[in-house]
Amino acid sequence: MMKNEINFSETENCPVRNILDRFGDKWSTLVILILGNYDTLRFNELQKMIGSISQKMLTVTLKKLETDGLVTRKVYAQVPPKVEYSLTDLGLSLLPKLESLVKWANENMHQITKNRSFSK
Amino acid sequence: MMKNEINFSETENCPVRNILDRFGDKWSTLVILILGNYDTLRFNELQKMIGSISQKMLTVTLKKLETDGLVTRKVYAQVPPKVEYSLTDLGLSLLPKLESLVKWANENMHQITKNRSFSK
DNA sequence: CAGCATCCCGCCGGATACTG
DNA sequence: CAGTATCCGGCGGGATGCTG
Repeated sequence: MMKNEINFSETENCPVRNILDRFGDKWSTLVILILGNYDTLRFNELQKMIGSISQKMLTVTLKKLETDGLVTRKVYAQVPPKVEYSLTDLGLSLLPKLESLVKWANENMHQITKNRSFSK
Repeated sequence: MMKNEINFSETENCPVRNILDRFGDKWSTLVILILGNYDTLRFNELQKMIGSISQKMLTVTLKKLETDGLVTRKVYAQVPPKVEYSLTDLGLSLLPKLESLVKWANENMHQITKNRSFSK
């Protein structure tokens, strides 16, 4: 009955659960996707690009991504401050997987929207 | 500077944002992954497999996935009731993308955990 | 410019009890 | 067995105001 050997059991030490918990938040994946498309962006540029994100959440999101080693933060010692963000190699290795999801989303969003409207 | 033409602007009608919002919840992706590995499962089997999910959240999650047309629900008219869930073609088309993420998670979870511990 | 601090609301999701 | 119904706490995340 089982096709592949994937273990979904208890949360700790389960990479699947751990990753899903990590990127289950509202902004992480979006930030990675954008940084993947623009190589390097300043804090303000990122914020303008996303449009609807608050300063707080962008800060929090970037900090988490930096902690996980997916994003690098480069601070220029100048006034006014300038901080540049970009993906690390680890972040870059995740990018194609997320872009694959984006591709699927673009191709199938219409169908999903239709399904939703039918079930009303 | 921009590498690909991906539009991340305002939420409505943006497939990326829409999909991320949709699967940003705690359980959806996990249910799809499991159904993808077991073809067909009953409600109870799914719940035991996930382990930590409540009846409520499994119900809610399955209902959303059914509404979006990613999962089918087959009810057997018998007592006690028997309900079987499986992926639709649409759900199956999403599966490889998610499994690609799982593969990445398995390969890189260790590194991420290490990064996290270093930044304490 | 790039944040940090604080307040506070909404809602996700857990616990529990009840049905066909 | 496969759900509903309800109650409720936690926290994700928005709004606002303040700094180096």
